[in-house]
Amino acid sequence: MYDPNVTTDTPTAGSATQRVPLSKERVLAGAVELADEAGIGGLTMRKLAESLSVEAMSLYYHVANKDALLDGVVDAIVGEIEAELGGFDVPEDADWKANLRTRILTAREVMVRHKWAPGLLETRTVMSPRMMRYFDSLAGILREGGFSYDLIHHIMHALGSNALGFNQELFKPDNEQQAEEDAEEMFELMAAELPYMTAMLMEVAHDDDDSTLGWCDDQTEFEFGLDLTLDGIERLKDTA
Amino acid sequence: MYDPNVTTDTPTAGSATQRVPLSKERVLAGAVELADEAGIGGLTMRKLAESLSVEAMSLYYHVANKDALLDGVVDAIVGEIEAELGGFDVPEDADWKANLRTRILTAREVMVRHKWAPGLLETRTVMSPRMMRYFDSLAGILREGGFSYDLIHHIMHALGSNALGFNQELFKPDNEQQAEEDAEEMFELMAAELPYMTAMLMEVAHDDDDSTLGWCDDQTEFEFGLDLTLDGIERLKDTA
DNA sequence: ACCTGAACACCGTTCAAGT
DNA sequence: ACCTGAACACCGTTCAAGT
Repeated sequence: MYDPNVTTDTPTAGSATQRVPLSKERVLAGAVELADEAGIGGLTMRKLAESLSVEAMSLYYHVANKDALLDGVVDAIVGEIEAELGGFDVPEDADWKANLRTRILTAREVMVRHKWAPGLLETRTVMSPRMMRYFDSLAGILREGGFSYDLIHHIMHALGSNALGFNQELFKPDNEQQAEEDAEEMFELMAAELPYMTAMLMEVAHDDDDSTLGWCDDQTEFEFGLDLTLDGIERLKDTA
Repeated sequence: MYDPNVTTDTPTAGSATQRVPLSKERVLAGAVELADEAGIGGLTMRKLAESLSVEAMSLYYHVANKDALLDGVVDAIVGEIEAELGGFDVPEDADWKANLRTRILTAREVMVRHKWAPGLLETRTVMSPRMMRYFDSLAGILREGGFSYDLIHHIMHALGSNALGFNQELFKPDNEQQAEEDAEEMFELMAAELPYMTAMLMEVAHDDDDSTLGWCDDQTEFEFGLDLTLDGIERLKDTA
């Protein structure tokens, strides 16, 4: 197993293993990696320390506390978006709709890579400078597209989490197994209590072979909602 | 202090205090009350037990574990929405837009009463029967309004958390004090790094006396976004 | 049927101490 | 400058036991 604390390329001395000192960057990168593997619930100070081959308390030299760690993790995620976009510069052309759309779908790619990220983002209360720059670039795209700042302000609120490439998928089981069971429970209740949902399920689910679930393609649904909002925004502009 | 475990109205016997036994309902009601007072982070099994004048382990007789408790709390919240609406029956008239709007704004009233509820809802992965009936009623309103089930399905996804009366207010500090400090930090970065946000702030915030914050009226912004979506839905129908 | 006490494994974090 | 060890307060939860 690769241990990042041990450098094998000690140039002169014999076999003396040498420590690569921790850094805030290495701590945050380790936290992202651990969350990818173990979920956000598996990201604890103690386990993170272990994954970095260090004692738990060493982390506190690089990070004030767990809250600061999580803020840093969010910032790292935004950093991935920035890298993917090649920076947050506002494009020259005035096609705000296409620019906004690709920017948001790029953010979504990062969210899909780190499925725990949306849930974490929702818990944060402060915005990092890098995240501010991301939102500034969204505002810039709209501004260069000819919107008033008053409208831009409302639009940013209306976009909500869509701005970062996810929407509130209420009650999405991460466990396919359990989802199946829940669906069967649901069917029992259905006929009498849930007439509309039953009818909807029967009509919509037919062309998907793997049973009742998997009938919602996340990406398709996200883009549907996003385009609905973008079209609404376009209309707003025409009106105003 | 009022202790719900002690009945003062013992009809016959002298002063023998008598226990009102716990019940799932009392546990859930206590949990909602505790969350209202102490936030969702303050809702622990041990503190909940204490607030009910009972030992922590007693709760496990009425509730399988904390996860089940939280599911029950969510169900109780949906119960408040149902009570507020006088049931989930789908209205007779076909004004889907007005019906959907008032239904969602009613749900929002409950969310505003329990500010921790949106955050909790986001963490749940299973839907209670009562919540299914809520969503069934939304589907019903749209169906009676003449939408195809295929469209209804997409619309429900697009509504996302709006369906329950909240949207993903990213990075909303609950602490006004800290918010003020953050805003000042932001200002320092602004001029150079955040040109569009700076401009937006200067233009939009002028008519609000209490400085830079408080310039976002949650209710107004929510209704703006909701109406944007509802208008988009209306257009979808006309097109299809 | 309903509640309790002691105990376990696991958290985040402080503080004084090591190199 | 960077890391550690022991200790504290707080979790959720099990299990056997009480009434």
